[in-house]
Amino acid sequence: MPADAAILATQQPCNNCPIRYRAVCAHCESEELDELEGIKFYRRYEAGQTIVWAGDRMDFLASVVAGMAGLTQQLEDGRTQMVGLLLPSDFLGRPGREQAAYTVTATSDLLLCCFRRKPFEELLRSTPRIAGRLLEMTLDELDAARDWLLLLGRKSAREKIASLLVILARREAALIKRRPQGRIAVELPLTRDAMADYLGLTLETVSRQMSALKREGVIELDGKRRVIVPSFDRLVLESGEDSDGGPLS
Amino acid sequence: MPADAAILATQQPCNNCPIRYRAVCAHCESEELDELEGIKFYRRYEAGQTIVWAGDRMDFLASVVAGMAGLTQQLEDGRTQMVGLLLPSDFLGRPGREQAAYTVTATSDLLLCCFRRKPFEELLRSTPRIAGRLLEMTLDELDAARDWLLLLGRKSAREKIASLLVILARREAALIKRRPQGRIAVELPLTRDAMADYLGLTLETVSRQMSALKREGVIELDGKRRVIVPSFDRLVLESGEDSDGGPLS
DNA sequence: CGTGCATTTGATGCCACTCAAGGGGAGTGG
DNA sequence: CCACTCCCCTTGAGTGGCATCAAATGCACG
Repeated sequence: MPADAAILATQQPCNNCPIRYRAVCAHCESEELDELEGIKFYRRYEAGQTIVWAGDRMDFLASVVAGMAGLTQQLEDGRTQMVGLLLPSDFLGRPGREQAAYTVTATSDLLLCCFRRKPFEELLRSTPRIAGRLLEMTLDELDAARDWLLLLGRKSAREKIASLLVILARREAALIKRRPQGRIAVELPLTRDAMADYLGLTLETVSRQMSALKREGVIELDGKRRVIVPSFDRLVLESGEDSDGGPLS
Repeated sequence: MPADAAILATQQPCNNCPIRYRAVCAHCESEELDELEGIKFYRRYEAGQTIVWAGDRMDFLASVVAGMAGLTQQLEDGRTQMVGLLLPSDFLGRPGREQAAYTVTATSDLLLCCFRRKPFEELLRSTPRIAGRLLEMTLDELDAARDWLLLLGRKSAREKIASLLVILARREAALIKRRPQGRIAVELPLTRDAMADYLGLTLETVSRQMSALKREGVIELDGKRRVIVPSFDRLVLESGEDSDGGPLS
């Protein structure tokens, strides 16, 4: 664990937490929440910081409260693939396994709500509502990973970029229970390099395709890390998907 | 559901089931097993048959007892990506969701141990040992999907083929709690086309790379669907991985 | 105003795709 | 027993999309 990760005291009450109804605690009643409250603490990371290295012991589990992190895998010759995006409400860590399987890096400034491992695992055993929610979230993550398989295996560079923007827009909108539509802005809390790692491309190709999409009016750039999408439908079209994104869940 | 899927009566006892200690029922005590036994029935599919189409209602959940199936996703223009391999002991279907998210096809002759949805979901609520095992298996699947992301995003065609063979060899060996080593044989219950769908390649590329690996002595072919691997270590080397495959779990 | 980093843009090459033709084995029917 | 067919697989030639190598640009910060 990096020494410079700021550890904050437990002080934010769960009640007005921005991820209260989407995170692992979503289904909890107030007394279960009290138990969680007792074992939680906050940690803050800066963009670029590594939270754990693959293979390291990890003595806490956590929910992402704000910001973004990436799970990364590597081949020994250095080729890198991001294998998971952690956005607000996503869960970090695996109960029952102390060794981290992936390197986790903050791609933007990040706030985690952490739970000490042992007490959390105990809660998991005693609280079906938490265990059930975790299963639900894990199944959703599996679905997301499978969509990503389709992207990596079969989509063109252009479609990959468009798909990433669609996903980020949908996740951002989901937090406020809306569906993206019309003209929208999308935060891009990633460097071009991180985008490339996520999309299975090189950073040059990412840059070129971003330029192409901009040239053709599919997107507009507001700085490097903010994208304006004049027509969300057009973007979805470019992503190669037919579906409308399914239920709001 | 295809009309020609053979439905067999419940007759096989769970006790000497080949997947008794790896499937969703792995942790069950005998009385829990009795409950499962009461809601289970067997179904047999032939190679090539589709078990469910994406979007169809699915009124059962199941464990793969023998054979192999694939989860498949498609873009509207027909590009196809397999997003999951179901091998013996793997679980099929998602509790709490009746609509299948993916098309499921038997890639070889297949035997499923099916559970009616409603009673199974009830058991899941009342039996932490089953729910816990399902969470564990889902997390494992997520790990497998993430390894697959690395493969699709960053590996060469040659490495992809080698990786697939490594995975099949490991899964085959895991059923008998061994670790593949030295000279081994690997069953390949897939057409070249299905391999291509899984690896994000074309069938021509699969065929060419198989030929290349054969030419160079990494593999020998015994018919089209059986591969002899003279040196498993060599194969792992070709797959681009460094690791030894982790614990036997 | 210089330094450093992220990003963009350009030139070239290669790996895997596409299109096309041919081979081999299993099953069927004469 | 052989001819025919179908399906799966192999092999070949040519192309194109993305990677690689290289250099320039923009922007933040001291």
